[in-house]
Amino acid sequence: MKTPKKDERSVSDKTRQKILSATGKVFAQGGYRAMTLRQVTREAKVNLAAVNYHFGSKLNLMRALLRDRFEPINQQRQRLLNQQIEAYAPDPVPLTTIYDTLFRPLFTGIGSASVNDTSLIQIIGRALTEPAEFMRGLHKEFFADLSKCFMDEIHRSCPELSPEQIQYRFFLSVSTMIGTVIEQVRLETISDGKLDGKNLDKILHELTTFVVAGFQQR
Amino acid sequence: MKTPKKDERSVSDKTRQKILSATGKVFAQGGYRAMTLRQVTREAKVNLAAVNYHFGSKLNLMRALLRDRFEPINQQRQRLLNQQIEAYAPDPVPLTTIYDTLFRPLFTGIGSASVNDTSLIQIIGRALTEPAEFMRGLHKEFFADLSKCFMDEIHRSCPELSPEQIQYRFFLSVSTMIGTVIEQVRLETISDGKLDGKNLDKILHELTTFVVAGFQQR
DNA sequence: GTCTATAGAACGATAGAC
DNA sequence: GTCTATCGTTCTATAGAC
Repeated sequence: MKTPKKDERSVSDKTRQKILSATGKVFAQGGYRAMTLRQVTREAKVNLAAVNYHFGSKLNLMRALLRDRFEPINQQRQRLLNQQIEAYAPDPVPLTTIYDTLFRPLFTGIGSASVNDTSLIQIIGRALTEPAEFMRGLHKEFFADLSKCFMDEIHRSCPELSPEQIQYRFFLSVSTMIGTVIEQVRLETISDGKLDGKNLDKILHELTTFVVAGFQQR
Repeated sequence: MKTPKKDERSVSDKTRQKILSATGKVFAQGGYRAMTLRQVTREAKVNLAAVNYHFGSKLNLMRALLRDRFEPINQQRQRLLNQQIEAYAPDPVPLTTIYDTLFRPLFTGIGSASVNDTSLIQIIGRALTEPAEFMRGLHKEFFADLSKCFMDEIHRSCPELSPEQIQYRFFLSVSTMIGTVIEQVRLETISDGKLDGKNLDKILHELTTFVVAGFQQR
C-alpha cells in the first residue's frame, strides 16, 4: 500500500523525518528517560510501531537524533576553523575568533532540522547533561577530535600558556557554554524577568566575551 | 551523634538517613527518572515499603534530599558572605572573595551527609540540570534570595557596571559553575587523562580565577 | 509500509500480617 | 516500624492482519 494522504513519493523518509523531529522536541523537554515512544509517535502523528520499524529501538532512535544534530554542527565548526586558519595564515587565529567559531554554530542552529523545529540549542543542552549510560561515549565520538583541533589552534594563539593551562581553561570555557545552553530560562530568573533568555544573539556575544576574558585572565 | 553502630534506639531515624544517603547516590548517577525506589532501597539495605512509610512518595523523597543538601550549603554561603561584608566594611568585598564564598561550599561538601557519602557536588550537579517538571520551582525556592544577595555585593564591588551587565555576567558565572560541576570526567577526556577530575581544590581555584577574569573583562 | 493488539517486564504505591 | 505480597499502571518491543 503506497497511498498516503497527500504526497505520493518516499513516504518512509517523511515518516522518518517526522519521528526524528518529534524526538528532538520530546527529548529536549525531559531527557532520554522521560521520553516515551508513545509521546514521540503521538507528537509525530505516526503509529507507535513506526519507531521500531524505522529505527529498531528507542536507543537507536536516540543515536540517530544525536548524529542528525551533532554532525552538521561539528562539520561546520571544523570548516569554519579551517577557513579562519587559512585567512589568518601564517598568523594564528585570534582567540575571540576561535571561540566565536566554536560557539556560533550552536546558536545559529544549522542542521537537518526543519524550520520550525525545536531549537537545536535545547536539544544539545539536554544531550550534554544527559545522565544515561549510553552518553558516556558521546564525548569521545563527537567531540574528541574537534576539541583537539580547537585546543591546537588556541595553543598557537596563546603560545605563552602551558598545555595544562590550556586544558583547564578550555574545559572551563566549554563548561560555560554548556551551562549557558542548558536553560536560558535561568537568565530570566536571575534578572527578575528583565533579560530575555531567547535573545540568542546577545547571549552568544556575552558568552564569547566572557570566555575569552576568562581564558586570558589579565 | 546518638547512634554509634548497631544501637537499638531510634531505628527510624537511622533508616531515614540510610534511605536519604542511598537516594543521593542513586540520584547522582542517573537523575530522577532513572532512579527507582527498588534501587534506592536495595542500596540502603532497607525494605521497599520503608520509603513510602518515611517519605510518602518518590517525589517527597526527592524534595527531602534536595532540602537536606541544598539548605546547609546555602546557609553557609550566606553566613560566609555576611562575615566577609563585616570584615571589609565599609569597603566592598573583593570580587575574588565573593566568588570564592559562592563556590567553595559546593566543593568542600558540607551538609548532613555522612563521611563516605556520595560527593555532594555530583548530587548538586545532577539536580541543577535535572529536566523533571518539579525542578522548575527549584531556583526560586533555593537560589532566588541567595542570588540577589550576591549580586548586590557584586554591584558594590563593581559600581561601574550596569545592573544588566551584572546580571548577564552573573548568569555566565553560575553557568560556568554548573558546567564544571556536572561532570568533572570531561576534564579528564579533554586533557587525554592528564588532568585529574577529582582534584576539587585545583578545579575550584581555576574556576574562581576564570570566572573573576571573565566577569571583569579587562 | 502501516496498523492493532498484546506480550513481558518494571515501576510506584499500598494493604495487611507481624 | 518493618515486612511480604500484590494491585494497577506504564513502558518497550514485537507478532501478525491488512
